[in-house]
Amino acid sequence: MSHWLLKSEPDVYSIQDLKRDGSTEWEGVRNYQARNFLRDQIKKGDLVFFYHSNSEPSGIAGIAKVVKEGFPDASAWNKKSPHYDPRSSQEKPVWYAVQIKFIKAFKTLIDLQMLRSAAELNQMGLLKRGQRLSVQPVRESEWKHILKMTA
DNA sequence: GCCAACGTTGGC
DNA sequence: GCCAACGTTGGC
Repeated sequence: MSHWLLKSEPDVYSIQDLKRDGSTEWEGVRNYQARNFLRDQIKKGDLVFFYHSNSEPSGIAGIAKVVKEGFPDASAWNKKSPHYDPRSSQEKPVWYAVQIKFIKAFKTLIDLQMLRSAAELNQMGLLKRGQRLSVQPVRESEWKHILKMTA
């Protein structure tokens, strides 16, 4: 099993929204590197950190589980969607999504400052300057360390 | 709201 | 294929 980190702006969709909905399609990713993770590497049963970006503060807000792996992102061929992309079609999809379900919301968010202060996490893409990928792999050791920080 | 970093677009 | 211009991300 692999671990991942998914970024969302809580103003748009937060961990509380996921708790309310139970599960959701993680769609709208329009970056090829992130697309490749969604399409090729994220598997059913994988666990993901749900990260709140562009937030006060930003940080890891909870955990979700992948319940359906890589499938074509239908929002790409929905003209009314803000993520509409005419290059993608049902016959030749360009973008992919996964479905995730709510597992837990942390009592207190693990904010960026806390993450940065942990030497064990300094290899995380999330903490690297200029790293903007909205879907990132998380190493096993990092996953465990972050879980300890929630205790 | 600012702006650095990065990805994409399009003229040449 | 280069690269300037532009748009987006996301911390601060």
